[in-house]
Amino acid sequence: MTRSSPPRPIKGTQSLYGEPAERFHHVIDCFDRVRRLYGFRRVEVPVFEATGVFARTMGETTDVVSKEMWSFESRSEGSVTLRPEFTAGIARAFLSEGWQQHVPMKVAVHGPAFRYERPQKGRYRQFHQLDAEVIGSDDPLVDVELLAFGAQLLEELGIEGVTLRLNTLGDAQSRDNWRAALIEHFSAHRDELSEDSRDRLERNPLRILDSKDPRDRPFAQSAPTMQLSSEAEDFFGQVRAGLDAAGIAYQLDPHLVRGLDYYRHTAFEFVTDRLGAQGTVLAGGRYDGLIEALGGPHVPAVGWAAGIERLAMLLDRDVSERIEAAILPMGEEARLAAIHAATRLRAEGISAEIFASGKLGKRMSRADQAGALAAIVIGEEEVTSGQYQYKHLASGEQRALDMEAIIDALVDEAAERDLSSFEADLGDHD
RNA sequence: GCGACCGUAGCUCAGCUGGUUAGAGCACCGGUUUGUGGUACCGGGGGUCGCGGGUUCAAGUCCCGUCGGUCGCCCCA
Repeated sequence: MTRSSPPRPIKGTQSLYGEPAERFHHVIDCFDRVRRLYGFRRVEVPVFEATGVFARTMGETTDVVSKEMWSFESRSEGSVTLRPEFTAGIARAFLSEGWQQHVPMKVAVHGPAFRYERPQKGRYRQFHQLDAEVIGSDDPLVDVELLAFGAQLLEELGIEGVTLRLNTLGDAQSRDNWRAALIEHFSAHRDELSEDSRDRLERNPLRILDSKDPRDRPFAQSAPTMQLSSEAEDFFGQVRAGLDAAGIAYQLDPHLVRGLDYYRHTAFEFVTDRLGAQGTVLAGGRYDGLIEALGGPHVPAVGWAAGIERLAMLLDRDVSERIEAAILPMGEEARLAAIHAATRLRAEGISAEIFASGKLGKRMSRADQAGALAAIVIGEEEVTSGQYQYKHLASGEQRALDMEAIIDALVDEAAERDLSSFEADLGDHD
């Protein structure tokens, strides 16, 4: 029989173990903690939807629909698409599940999302997002709260060197006028633009503003700026005043744009220079026109999303998990005593792992690698006496103690270690 | 979809202008120390040099193809 070659992972997917997996979940844990501070409720939506849910919200940008979505034919449902983001699915649920009754609705989710594109740094085909949305409010205070949520998340993760870029896209009227003015401006210099930008002039003229091509820069610099209506001006003013009141620093960036028509007012991105070409770490904005684009009523909304992998890459703090107690049973007699001891420790909230095989020295070093505070050695003598060898690994000190004393010692040790790592975290925030 | 670079041990990589038994560090296992870790010393297992073809007396090294990876462009909802 010929041996078949082992299966390969699908391009752009990843499997994590150990420290990388712990960083990944640290991001999620932190998100979930901060979410509660802001009163965002949990929500769950399907991993896939009818293709139309995503295609309709994409408007005319056919490149994305044809090239970037991960779609396939279902036996009974026609074309379905793995979610490329959360917003469209949440909006669909808002309409089909009767969630209008909960307005204004503050929700948060996290989970996998899929885009069929070429993987590169911080960009995968299956990736994972944190997502926060507020549906059904046109109050600029909500924009401020949402931004504050994002800012505090990054702060608590201890990610440094991130700046918030902020812009307004105005209301529908000022946006349309601006778009027309930009087309006029760039058309006048059509032949001097890069090939890509000539193409963008047809499909997505706003994108020329943040073109990387040096040939486009002079024209981007001299492009007309948006003339805001007084209402739009007022809205943006309230967002900025709110950010100041919340103590959140930002940089105005008039070139920060969104191609799709349903975006209004606030647009923002938290960016870092530490991730190469994929520097956006958390981004969002107000999408007052999206629910209408899905065939619903006019419902204003604002939200953001952040890539978990990117955030995990930026963590410089050590977040590896450490066990508290390592139990080392020597010989047949001790195995049941070890199970009993582990049960008691865990019932007290102390993490415990049994290392039952190998030489004692080997087990000691495994206990050490697992980050154990103490090793508990149980052999024949210990089983009969009920006095176990309790070895504090950092100091090397060893004593014979009964289970009660061991529990007391470990509770104290664990509390002390938790406190010192908490203080280390605080230190990172300076 | 386009471009550049890279594929050698489980991991990170060295291997100069082709030359005979393909190396190092880390990890793993064993010993110095039959029930005591982090350090040190000694030893050990492990490699179709991604795959296929070509050039050559000789290919890990050069050429072509192919598969895979990385980074960038496009796109970024």
